[in-house]
Amino acid sequence: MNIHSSPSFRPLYDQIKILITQSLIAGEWRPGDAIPSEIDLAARFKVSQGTVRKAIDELAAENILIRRQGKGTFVASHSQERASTRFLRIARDDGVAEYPTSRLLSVTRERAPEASASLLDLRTGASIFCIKRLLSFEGVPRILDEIHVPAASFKGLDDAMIRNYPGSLYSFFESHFGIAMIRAEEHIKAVKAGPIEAELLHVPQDQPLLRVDRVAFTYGDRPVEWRRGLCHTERFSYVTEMS
Amino acid sequence: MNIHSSPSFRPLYDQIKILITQSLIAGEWRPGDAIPSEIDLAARFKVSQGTVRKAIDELAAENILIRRQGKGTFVASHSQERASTRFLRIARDDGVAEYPTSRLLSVTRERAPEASASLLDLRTGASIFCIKRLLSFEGVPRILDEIHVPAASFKGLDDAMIRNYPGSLYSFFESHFGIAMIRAEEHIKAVKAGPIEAELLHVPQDQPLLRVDRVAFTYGDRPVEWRRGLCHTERFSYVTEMS
DNA sequence: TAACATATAACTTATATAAGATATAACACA
DNA sequence: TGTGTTATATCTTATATAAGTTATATGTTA
Repeated sequence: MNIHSSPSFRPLYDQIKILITQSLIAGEWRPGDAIPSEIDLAARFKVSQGTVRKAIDELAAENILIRRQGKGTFVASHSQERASTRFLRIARDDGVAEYPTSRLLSVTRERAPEASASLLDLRTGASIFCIKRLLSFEGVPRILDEIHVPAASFKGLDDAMIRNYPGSLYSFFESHFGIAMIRAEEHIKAVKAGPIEAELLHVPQDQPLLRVDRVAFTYGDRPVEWRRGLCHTERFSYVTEMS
Repeated sequence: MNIHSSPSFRPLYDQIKILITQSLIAGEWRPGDAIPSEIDLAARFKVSQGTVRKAIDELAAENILIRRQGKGTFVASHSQERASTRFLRIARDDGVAEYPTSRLLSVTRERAPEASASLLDLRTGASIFCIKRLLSFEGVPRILDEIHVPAASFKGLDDAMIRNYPGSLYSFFESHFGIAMIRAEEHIKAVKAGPIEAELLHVPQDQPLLRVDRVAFTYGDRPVEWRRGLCHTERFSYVTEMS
């Protein structure tokens, strides 16, 4: 009988992964920061450089860290060029890259409905912020978003803060609330446009729309955002890959 | 100036990856087979075991190989339990796992239309097989598929062969034609059901449907299948994840 | 003896450490 | 401006141990 027989056995590199994740949760290193070098981390955790390397390899594969040869290893941030399209899967059919512009419709404080509350691990009725916005490509409205985040994690969020922020919403969440989105699950359906959506998206009622429901997670797989996007997919598609 | 400065420089493990892929293309190891052990491959390629290991690690991360501790490393196959849902992203909203049944509608030989030909690297008008089928969950039709594959790569394919085959279509392609699908790209839109789809899917005309266009690739990133699926997403969703 | 259980050996991948060479980037300094 | 230094990640090899799988040998028992 040795420690490896124990049911709670985890390889060293996995324990290092957890320790690094805990430092990310604690905010010791924030998005965009460089983390210590592999050798420094090895000394700190009392393991070999190779073991730290394997832990970082996996975190880099999950897009939580980013390695740059010669420079160091950095905490992934949504305030980076490459990140702009990381969670935006709607793209032009002709392949031309284009980033949408956002028109903020409303920011309200509400009681969480059952649907989003359960997915965010909140009690139904817990306080949330509800953000509504309209994304346009080439000035043409394409996506109507409704976004729910727990008020407790986003204290002080308001309309003006978002309106004045130049970058993406996730970049905003990072810089103002220290919450980095690292993973998301989406459920997609085809639905008919109702009267409100039809008007905002400039489409006839009953127009088929993509309904994209998302739950996004931060470090430690903690769900912190629910959103529903309604997308008019004329000349645009939701693009994904599998292997 | 050394070889590492050369523009064509590739790390050793990457070259090993290519060599392994070439053996897969050549059919030296077929889906389901065990490949030689890391030590044997290291001897064969005249590199260290660690380098072979890194190459296999990456191929395993791409779901091309599968490692099984104590047993060996195997070529991924669609004729495996775990593979059944690998390329099927439509799932019940309540999360209950369920595999659809298939009704084959037709298998015809046709001239490739421009759309699928260009995506499959064929001339427009090249000979293809066109497979139409209807997938049902709990006996309820949900997905209408139209599938194009190059006739040159699927010689002798016909109606009866598919009908008599017990497993999935990709499993069938593997066992009868030695073509393994390892990756796919999908473009998704919301569209209205036309008269034909409406009847087959038991929905009213103009019902919103998910239209999922796929190109699937085999070893060496060679495109070998185009398909269009029309999905009725009542109580079902297209599920995906991102990070 | 035949059937079954157990121990052992030989194989596999998985984990961990160490060491040296190379590529890339930033910076100091001539 | 350019050149060398330094610090970083990257690549490659080597070695050792751990752990999972399978076949075979060796018992033990009916």
